[in-house]
Amino acid sequence: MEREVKTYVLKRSDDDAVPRKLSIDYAAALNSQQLAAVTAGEGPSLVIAGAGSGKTRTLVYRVAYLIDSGVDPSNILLLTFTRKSAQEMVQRAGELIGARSERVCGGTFHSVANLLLRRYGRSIGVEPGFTILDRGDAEDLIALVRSQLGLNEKDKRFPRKGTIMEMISKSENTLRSLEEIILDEFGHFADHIEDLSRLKTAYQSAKRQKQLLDYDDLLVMLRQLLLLDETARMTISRQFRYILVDEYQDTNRLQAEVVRKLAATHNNVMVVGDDSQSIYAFRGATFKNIMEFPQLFPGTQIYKLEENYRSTQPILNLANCIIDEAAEKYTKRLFTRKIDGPLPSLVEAAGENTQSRFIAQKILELREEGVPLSEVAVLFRSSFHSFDLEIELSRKGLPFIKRGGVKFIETAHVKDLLAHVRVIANPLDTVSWNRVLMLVEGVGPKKAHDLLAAIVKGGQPFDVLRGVSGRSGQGLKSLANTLESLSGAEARSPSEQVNQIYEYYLPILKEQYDDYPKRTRDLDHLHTIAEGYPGVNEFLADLALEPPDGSASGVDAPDRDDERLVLSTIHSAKGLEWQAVFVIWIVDGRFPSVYSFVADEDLEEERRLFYVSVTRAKRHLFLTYPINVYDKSSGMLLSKPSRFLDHVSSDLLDQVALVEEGGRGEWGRSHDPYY
DNA sequence: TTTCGTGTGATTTTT
DNA sequence: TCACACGAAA
Repeated sequence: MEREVKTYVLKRSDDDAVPRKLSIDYAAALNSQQLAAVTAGEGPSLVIAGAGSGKTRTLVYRVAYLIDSGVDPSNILLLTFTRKSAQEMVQRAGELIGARSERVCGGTFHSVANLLLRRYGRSIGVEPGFTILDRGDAEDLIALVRSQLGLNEKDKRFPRKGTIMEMISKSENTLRSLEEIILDEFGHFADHIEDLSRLKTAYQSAKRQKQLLDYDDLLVMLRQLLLLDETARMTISRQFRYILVDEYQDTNRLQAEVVRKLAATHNNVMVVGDDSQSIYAFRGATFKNIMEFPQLFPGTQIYKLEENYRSTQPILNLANCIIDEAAEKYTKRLFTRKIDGPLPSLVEAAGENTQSRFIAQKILELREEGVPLSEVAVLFRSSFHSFDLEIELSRKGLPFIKRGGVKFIETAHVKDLLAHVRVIANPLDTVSWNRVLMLVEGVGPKKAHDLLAAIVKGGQPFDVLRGVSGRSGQGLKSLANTLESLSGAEARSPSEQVNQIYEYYLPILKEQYDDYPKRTRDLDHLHTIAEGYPGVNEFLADLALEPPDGSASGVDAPDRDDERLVLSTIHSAKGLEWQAVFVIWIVDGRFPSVYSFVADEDLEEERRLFYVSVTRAKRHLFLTYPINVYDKSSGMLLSKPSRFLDHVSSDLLDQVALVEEGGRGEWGRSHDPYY
């Protein structure tokens, strides 16, 4: 009889100079294209990864491979589009390689910039306690500055705060001058170029003074830091010796610049992306980044991933056909080994509600066939496109969560409450001060402005507030007391702060909104979130950088999390996949939207967006379009399917017409507002 | 100076 | 339909 051989494990020593045996069989887990990318050597590399080609898998294995071959995890920087996807990748790498992976630094450009600036920003005048302005706050500050400059005379048509913000943001993100942007894209405001430049300068210096950074500043300042502070630059680039960038097609010039600076000393940078899925041009992103990467980093190795593991061949045929029409791209052709599957359906509905009813019914049917709700998604161009469907789904008792659209964090009452927290954290934050003061009965723009001036000058905010007599005196005293009880002792936890402010704020909330019960629930939710944070600064920064999605509506059934279908804008669906996908409102004028008809490049972007939506589906794909819908904004009667389907041959799609049971007509449903 | 009401005008996608 | 900006009354 053979004796059983016992094994004894020899531990690895860390200073092992000889290349050690890798612990994972990479060749078995990956296809040859993926393997090549994963095991790429040092130096710049570009991975062109088609939809569903295992891009995430490749990145995860790349991280594991680097660690496996002796790289210290804390030397790896993983830049992704959302923080969630960074965490997911790190976690999956951990399953391969062990908990070591947790020391990988991962996150969005903005969140990494946030961390680095808080640590090293002092040298360029960024104090570690700075406050991050979200889009709304930034616009409020613009409005404030605008009125200070007296730029709101009524005779001239001056752009609104949102438009101004858009202009400035675009100029920052594309590294172009404001004048250029205005002449190029906002031609009708060309008369105001001088005023707008003044406004921009004033806005910038207001932020600087008050230690406020908007989203763009996070990147701008990081670039600044890398440019001006040699010591910080060396420290940072010594720390991040391997840089991985996901979704590179959606980076803008500014981000590309930051990557180049970060990698300047070692060139160990791998970017991954798909030019056909570039859908963030409105935010300054340009797929040219990915096209020009090899020029920016000479010696770039290019890898292409073309085998699709997600979808069936019929779905890919349609996808390929749509993107074939695109003007400019890296040529690649997706293929799959999943040959068989149902043809995608193109469904014509007599009106919006018919479309909704079709979807609800079909979802129930799919569930009968064994497709769980969690494997179903409904995608759309703009978030309001799902309103009618949401009602229909609730009526049928189908639970869903909605992604994209108005964020819970952006609702007025949540911003109100947070403004108080922020004032305590950064007493110079005049945007939040303004918000807080204006809530007090009897305080308007003038008094708020005066008080602010006194606070900035005089130092002791609470004394200033208590010194006021008259109509607003009582309210301001109460505000001062609340804030004072929370400041000073910095140990107050975020949840405690939220709690106290809630008590102070509740009467104001009731006064202001009739629907306050709904809103108090949001505030309860905020409190729950706050409980997860030990420190106020992390709490505030996280909230600004990675807002929890979904407003409180539609979150009615929190019990079985995986038993809900997803409603999502296409943008928010990036990188995700489902067994069954519905893309609704495939009507010319909605998708592509009328706004994109003017410029070719806008239309191209819509096409890529359509491509992204179609390639989310693993097996079942339904494209639906209502007809005879009157569009108020354009005055058009929408009745033709999207022009992106014009060149799709009819044998790639199942065309379906909906028939009412018993012959009841759609016109009978008079509650349909579009009808 | 604040607040409230009316009119206008524009209207996506998000860190 | 909604938000924003402006004008009039308290």
